[in-house]
Amino acid sequence: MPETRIQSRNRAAILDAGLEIFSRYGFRGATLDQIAGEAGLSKPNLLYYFQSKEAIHRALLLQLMDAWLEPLRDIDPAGEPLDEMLDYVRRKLALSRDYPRESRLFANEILSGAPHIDDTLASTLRDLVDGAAALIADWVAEGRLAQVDPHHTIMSVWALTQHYADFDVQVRAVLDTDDPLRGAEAHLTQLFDRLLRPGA
Amino acid sequence: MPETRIQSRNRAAILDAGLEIFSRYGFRGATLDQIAGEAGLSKPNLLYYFQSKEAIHRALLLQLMDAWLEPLRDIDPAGEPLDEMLDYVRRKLALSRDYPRESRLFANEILSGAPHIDDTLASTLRDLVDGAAALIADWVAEGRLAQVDPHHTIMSVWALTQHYADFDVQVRAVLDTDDPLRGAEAHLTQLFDRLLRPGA
DNA sequence: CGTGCATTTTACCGATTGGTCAAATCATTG
DNA sequence: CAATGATTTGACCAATCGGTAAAATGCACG
Repeated sequence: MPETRIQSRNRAAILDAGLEIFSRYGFRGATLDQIAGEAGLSKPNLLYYFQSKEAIHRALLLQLMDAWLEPLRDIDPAGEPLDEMLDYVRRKLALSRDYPRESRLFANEILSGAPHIDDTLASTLRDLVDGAAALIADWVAEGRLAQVDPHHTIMSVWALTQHYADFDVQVRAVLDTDDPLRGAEAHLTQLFDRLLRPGA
Repeated sequence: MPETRIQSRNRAAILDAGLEIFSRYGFRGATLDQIAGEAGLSKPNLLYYFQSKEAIHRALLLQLMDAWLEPLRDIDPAGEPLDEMLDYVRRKLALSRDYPRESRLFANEILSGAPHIDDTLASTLRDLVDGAAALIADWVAEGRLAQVDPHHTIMSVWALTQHYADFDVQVRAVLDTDDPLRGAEAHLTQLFDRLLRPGA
């Protein structure tokens, strides 16, 4: 039996509401009543579509991880190293701009010790990072990127791009601008260009 | 009436326990029972020393903000610009290394929209940042630092140093090392050196 | 129409939440 | 020692937590 219109609509509404609430208060801080209210449904109706609070959270985390790692997968080994890296930074920043709630959901999960991320997910993450790090190491060895630690470089991209989404409130308070992401792209491009551009 | 030995001991134990729990679960996710258990006191005994759950949280946030901004205050306008900036990065990273719970507490507060940080605190923060940014701008104008956006540069220091504390689990999973902070200092020094060192 | 299934609601459950209160205990000082 | 204030505890509260059961409703289709 395929999913009916009403099913997909409500499931989507619940996931969207869950994203809103979980990303703001974390798993433990979020309540089903809040999520139900945000979704415009009653609490028992929520639990008609998802077996438990954790099931909603798990579904969100799963669909997140895939999208989150996509920019890393899109680095082209055959491309021009510096361009590939700068494009990677821009793609990751775009993700932070377009999906700040997903970013905060992930941040909350990590902050609380990643209790809902199992070993499979963790090793997938590590394999992907190790692959990209190996690629960067090759580029460095060929002299097509400046000398850097590949793993720390990837971590830096994550730290900086994610910061603009996760610390939105802080960024706005300190920068006093309506669109902090605009200046961010120029700044981050400059930063990683100077870090990675091979010496003359 | 001065604070007795037993008072200061229990107050300290409560604040330490609160830091542990709040930093892991956020304000809403933390419970007084958890904090009481961690502090080795009964829940009513907690509330003998602090009026409410929020009072504990507020006390923690207050003592945190001061320590957190100290490295920024310690930048010496009379010093050598690049050295001052790199020292600032190292001081901030040391804070992340030595006080990861404070860092996570702050991150949790910002993630949930900073509901407990009032206007006074926010403007203090902004004034300090604006002051440091003005100093950096001067140094850039004098040609003693490379062309950068001062505000975004400060934000980058925060993002990178804080990341190593807040995302400890992720950092360890990806880097596979016991002491991720060791490599971090070398990497961040290199990164900010290349970003800020004035061109030849 | 009416039958059957999907959907929603009302009422409720035991456990836990932040917090209170008065009684009990402890420690200090005269 | 006695007394006095500081500290701690157990019992308890209303509200809220995640979740359940069953009845009520909506809806598609013969």
